[in-house]
Amino acid sequence: MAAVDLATHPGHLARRLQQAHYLLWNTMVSEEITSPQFAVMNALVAEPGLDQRTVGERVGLDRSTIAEVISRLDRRGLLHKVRDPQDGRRFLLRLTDDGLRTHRRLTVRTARMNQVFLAPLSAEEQAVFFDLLRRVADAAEELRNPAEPLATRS
Amino acid sequence: MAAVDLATHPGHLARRLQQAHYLLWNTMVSEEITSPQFAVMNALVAEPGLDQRTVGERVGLDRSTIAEVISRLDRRGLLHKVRDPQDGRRFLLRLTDDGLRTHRRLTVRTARMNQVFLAPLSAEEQAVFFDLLRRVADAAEELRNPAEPLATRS
DNA sequence: CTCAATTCGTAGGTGCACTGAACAATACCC
DNA sequence: GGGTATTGTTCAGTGCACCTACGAATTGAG
Repeated sequence: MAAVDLATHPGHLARRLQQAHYLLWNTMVSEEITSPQFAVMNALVAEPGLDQRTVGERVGLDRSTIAEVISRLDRRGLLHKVRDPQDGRRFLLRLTDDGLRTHRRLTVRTARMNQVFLAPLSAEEQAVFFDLLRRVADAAEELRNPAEPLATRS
Repeated sequence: MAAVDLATHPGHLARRLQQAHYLLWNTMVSEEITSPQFAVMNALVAEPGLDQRTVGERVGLDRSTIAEVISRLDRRGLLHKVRDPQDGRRFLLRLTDDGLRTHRRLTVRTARMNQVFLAPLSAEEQAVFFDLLRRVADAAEELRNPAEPLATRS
């Protein structure tokens, strides 16, 4: 009997958390637009004209995944890609009017959803929750992308 | 300019957390066996002879997903499924010797990985982290499965 | 200015995760 | 005992997420 208690495994809890969020999103925000799609649209609201790779960097998705997400948004007419005349390798991305409207509509709903999602925690606990979540995620990301230490003036 | 700060969206953070975990798992635990696969094996160590649906319930996966995970474990000879002679609808699942060995080996590594994963937090913070994570996930799951109120002795 | 290295995007492959529909075996009601 | 409902598994479809490899464009070294 060497079984482990999964409730003490942060990875397992992270998966369950994301699942829970997925379901809530689906019922409270949108059945069409997914959370990663919203994240991409949001990045383009903040900085119109980004290229794919940079958008991926902003929202934390790799090149392959971001390509698929974008192609879906493109197919639905929420965004358009134009070849960069300055650099023929990349596409410049911009939301369409429809995309902007959709983003605005969903922004309201995500706020409501976040309230419900975090309802079991008090205000202080929510702040702590964000802090811990962010620190763990950032640290793990650091392990992946060694991120040049400030003094890399070798 | 109606862009939102994704760092205040728990769903986004949950996704990043899971991604970070995925990468760490891949480098520190196994490139063959994934975290959900380990969860299934762990459930079968704790309770040998479960059927698919129940395993899914234990680890938090739906019917379709659990079927795929199990078929992969089966294909690799880590587990075998036998039709239940008592109930021809279900399969009884049991780890093979190879499966048991693999589970034991990975258990050690996951413990090491969890330490690294949680290293940025102090011991008290880790406890709080687990508590908050679990409460949010449980509450959201509750919304989905209304869960009969205690007095269902109709 | 030319060739090699880098960078952006695409394509193919694996695996997780959900939905809805189909199918077979069992359980329940009359 | 026969018909209906429920339950366990599978199948088809969509979407996220990673990796490796490849082609096309750009940059940089000589």
